[in-house]
Amino acid sequence: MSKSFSLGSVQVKLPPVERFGQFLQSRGKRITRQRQRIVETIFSHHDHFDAEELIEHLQELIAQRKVSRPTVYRTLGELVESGMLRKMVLGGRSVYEHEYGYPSHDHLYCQRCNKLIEFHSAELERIRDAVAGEHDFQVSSHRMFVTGLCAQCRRKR
Amino acid sequence: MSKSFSLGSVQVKLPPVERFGQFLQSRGKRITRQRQRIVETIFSHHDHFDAEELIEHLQELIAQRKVSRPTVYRTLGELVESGMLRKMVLGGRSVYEHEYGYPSHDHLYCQRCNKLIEFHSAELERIRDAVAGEHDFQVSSHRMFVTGLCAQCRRKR
DNA sequence: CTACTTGCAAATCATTTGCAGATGA
DNA sequence: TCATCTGCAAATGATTTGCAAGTAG
Repeated sequence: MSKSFSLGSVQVKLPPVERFGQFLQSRGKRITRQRQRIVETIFSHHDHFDAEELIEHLQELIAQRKVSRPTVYRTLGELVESGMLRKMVLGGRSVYEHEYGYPSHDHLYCQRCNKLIEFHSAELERIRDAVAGEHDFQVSSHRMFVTGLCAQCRRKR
Repeated sequence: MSKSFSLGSVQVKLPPVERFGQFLQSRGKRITRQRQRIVETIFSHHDHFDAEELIEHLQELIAQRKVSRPTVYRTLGELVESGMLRKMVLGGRSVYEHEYGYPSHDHLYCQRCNKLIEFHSAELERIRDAVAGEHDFQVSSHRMFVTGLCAQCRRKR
């Protein structure tokens, strides 16, 4: 029996915890309460976050020893491996964002207020593929990061 | 007397050490032998490098205590501030490349052999500006990073 | 002069690891 | 059962910092 399911002709995506479970099984890893709790917390709201912020959200569970700091780091790594989370480095710390269940996008980064604005451009991908083609390069993914000033910060100064 | 000079109508760029000297002066910082030696070493050949590799190149000077590890790090930071060096994070370590005296470009990164292939695309910048415009965002710079397999690695497997 | 710099040794600090006990399949 | 996990405490390792001595302007 397949783990994916559908309603009529509408493909329904698996909930993150399920999807991660598949990944774990495919690697001979185990589905543990800790990993489930961490994944649930991460995908309970769409946001960019770093390990420290995630750990804050898990405060209570950590206090009750239901989850520990090393396990959070270990699971973050597995989520990136699974392709469900995307990792980037901003000002020395690792920042994560949902890759699973969220459309691919790039960022405008305001260097004054540190805001991240998401955008998507099919044209950008077209050019990416054209350039890659010229180099006989096989694209797996890309990252476009534009630094500057957001609308608000431009006005303020 | 200006620090820039020209031959006929041809604008000649300042050598890196000079350019960095200007930057230092504009900040009330001092032009020291250490900073000069580090800048000379960095700009003596075009290449991507991390702090450790740079330190290897400075081996001799470090052994003679003409330059120290902390000063290398401090100077790298100043070079990035000055805009002469560009910093990126690759697999956990900071990698630097020349921004001064070298045309702007982006990268194709081979995830198998870790090769960095440079490319430039005016079209990419056009799209970048278009997207930024839609968000009333003022672009200061951008970084496009394409991950995948280079031509050689594609063939090998 | 004297404020900025440097080298040294020690400190940081996010992230990782060794291990013994716990647990999912 | 038993290989995989987890929490803990300790280790890492690249980068940073405090400080007394050195030096550019």
